[in-house]
Amino acid sequence: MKNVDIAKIFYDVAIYLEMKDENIFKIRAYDKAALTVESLPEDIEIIYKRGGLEALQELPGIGKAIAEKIEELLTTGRLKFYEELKKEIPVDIDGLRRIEGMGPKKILILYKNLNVKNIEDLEKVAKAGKIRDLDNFGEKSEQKILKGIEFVKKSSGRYLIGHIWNLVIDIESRLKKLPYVKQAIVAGSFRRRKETIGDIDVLVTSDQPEKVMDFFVKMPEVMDVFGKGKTKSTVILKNGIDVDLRVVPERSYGAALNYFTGSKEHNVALRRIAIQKGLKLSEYGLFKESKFIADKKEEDVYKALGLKYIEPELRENNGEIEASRSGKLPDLIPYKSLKGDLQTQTTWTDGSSTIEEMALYGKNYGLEYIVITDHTKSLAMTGGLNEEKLEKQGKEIEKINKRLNSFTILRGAEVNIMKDGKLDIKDSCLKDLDVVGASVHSNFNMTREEMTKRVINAMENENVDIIFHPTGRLIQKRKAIELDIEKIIDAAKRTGTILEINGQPERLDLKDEHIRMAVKAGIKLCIDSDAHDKLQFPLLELGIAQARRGWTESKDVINTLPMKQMLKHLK
DNA sequence: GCCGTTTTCGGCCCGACTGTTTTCAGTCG
Repeated sequence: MKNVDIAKIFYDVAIYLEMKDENIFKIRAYDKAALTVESLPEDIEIIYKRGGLEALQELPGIGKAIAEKIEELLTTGRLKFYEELKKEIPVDIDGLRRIEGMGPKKILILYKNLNVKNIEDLEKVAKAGKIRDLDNFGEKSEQKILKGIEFVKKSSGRYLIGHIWNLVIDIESRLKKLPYVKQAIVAGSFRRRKETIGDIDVLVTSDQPEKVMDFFVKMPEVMDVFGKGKTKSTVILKNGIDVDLRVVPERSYGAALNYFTGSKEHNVALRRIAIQKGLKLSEYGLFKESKFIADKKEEDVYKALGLKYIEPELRENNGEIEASRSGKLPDLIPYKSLKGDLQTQTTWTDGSSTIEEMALYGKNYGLEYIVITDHTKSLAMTGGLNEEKLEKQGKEIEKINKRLNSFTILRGAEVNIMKDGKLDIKDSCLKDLDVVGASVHSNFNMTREEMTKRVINAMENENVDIIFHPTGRLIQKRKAIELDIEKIIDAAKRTGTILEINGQPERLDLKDEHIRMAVKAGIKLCIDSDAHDKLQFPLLELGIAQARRGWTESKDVINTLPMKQMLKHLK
C-alpha cells in the first residue's frame, strides 16, 4: 500500500467523521495525518519496516492511534475502522464532493433523506425537484447543484501550470491596467508554481472594489458567476477553471498576498508563530490587540514574526520556516539565469523547427548555447537517428555554427536506455558528441529493482552525461517508472552523471521533492526546455520554477555556467 | 486525535459568502 493510498483513506475518514459531527479537532488530526503521509519523501512502508510503530509516531501529526491504523493498513491492506464507516454511509465521497458547495453535512442529509449515493443519484433527485423540500435546502441550492453537476461533467479537475500560464498572466495584466486598481497579482498555488493548479487566486488592492468586481465577472472568458461580494467573487471560465478574486485595502496588501499565496499549511504555521508572540495574523494584517504591526509588504510580515523572507515556491511547510528562522534558507536559483539549454529537438526527428531556427530563437531568448539532442534509432515513431545520421547532423551543425556570432550549437543526442540498460547507439559514436543524454522510452512496466538497475547501468556508461526526464512521468497521464530515487542519486554521485529537470509542462521531471533530495546529496542538475519547437524556450522558466520548489541554488545547476565551464562538469 | 522549554490536560488558524435563516450553519480557501 502506497503513501497516496493511505493518505486518501485518512482524508476520507476525516470526511466521514465530519458527517458524524465528531470533534472538529479529531477531524483535523486525520486531515493532518493524511497530509503528512502524502508528502513523505519516502515510502511509509520503508519507515515502518525500519522502525515499526515508534518510527511512525515520530512523524508530525501521527500519534499512537493513527500509527496503529497505518500499521493495520500496511500489514493487512485494510482498515476496519474505515470499512465500517463506508458501510454505514456508502456514498461516493470523491464524486459528490466535486460539486461546488457539497460538503460532508449536505452529502449526509441527501443520503439519509433521498438515498443519494453518487452524482447520478444526485442529478435525478435534483431534476425531480426533490431537494428543495429538505431542511436547509431550497430552490436555489437545487439549481446550484444542477449547475455544479454540469460543470463537473465538463471539467477535468486540476490544470497543468504550463497550460494555463498565458491565461493567468493575461488576466493579471488586464486587471493591472484598470485605473481604479492599484495592485493586481495572481497568488495561490500559481504563485508557488505548483505543477498543477486547482484554481486561480487573484488579489487586487483598490478603493473601489465594486467596480473591480463588475469588471471581473464580465470578462469575456467568464462562463458563470458563482459568487459576487464586495471583497470576494468567484467565477468559472469557459475552459472550466475557477477564478477567485479578492479585493483588499491597499494597506493590507502584504498580509493579504501572504495569506492568499499559501500554502494553507504554511499559513497555519505562521499563524501559530503569531499567536505565540501574542499577535494575530489574518489577510488584513498582523495585529497586536487591534493595532496594525505589519501589512503593506510581505517582507514586513515575516520580519515581524522573526523570520527571513521566504520565497513563494518554498511555502509548503516542509521545513522552510525552520530554515528561515535559523538563517538556512537556500539562495534560490533566479529566473532567467540559464546560459544554455541542454535538450532540444529539431526537424531531424520529432521537432518542428530546424537546427538553425532553434539556434536563432535560443540566442534571441538570451542563451549562449544549446545542445541539439534529437532522438535515436530505437525510437522509431520519431524517426530516430542512427550513427550515420548523427554524424551527418554533426557536419550540418558545424556549418551553421560558422554562421553564428557569440552563440554555439553543441552536438548531442537523446539516446534510449534499452531494457537491459544498454544504449541504442554505439559508444564509438557517442564519444564524438559533446553532450549525451539518456532516457527511458520503452518497457515502462518493470519492477523497481529491475528499472533502477537498468537506469544505473546507463549511468555507468562513460559517455552518458545526463539522464533526461529521469522518472518518465506524464502528469495526469502516465505514472512514473518505478525508480529507487535514492539509489539513482547515489549512482549519480558515484558516476558524475547529471540529472535533468525537464521543463515540459506535463513532465516537470525530476519533481520537486526528488530535486530536493538531489540537491541535499550535492549532485549536479541541469534544467532543460526539451523544446520541440523554436517557441518553446520559455519553458526553461517552468523548469526553474520546479527547481526552486526543490530548494535549488545556481551552483547546483550546470547550465547556469558559460559553455566551457559547463562542459567541464560532463564526463 | 495530537501535542507539550509555560501544560500529560486543555488547547488546537481565520474570515467571507451563500442560502437558509431571524442569528447561523455549512462550505471554501
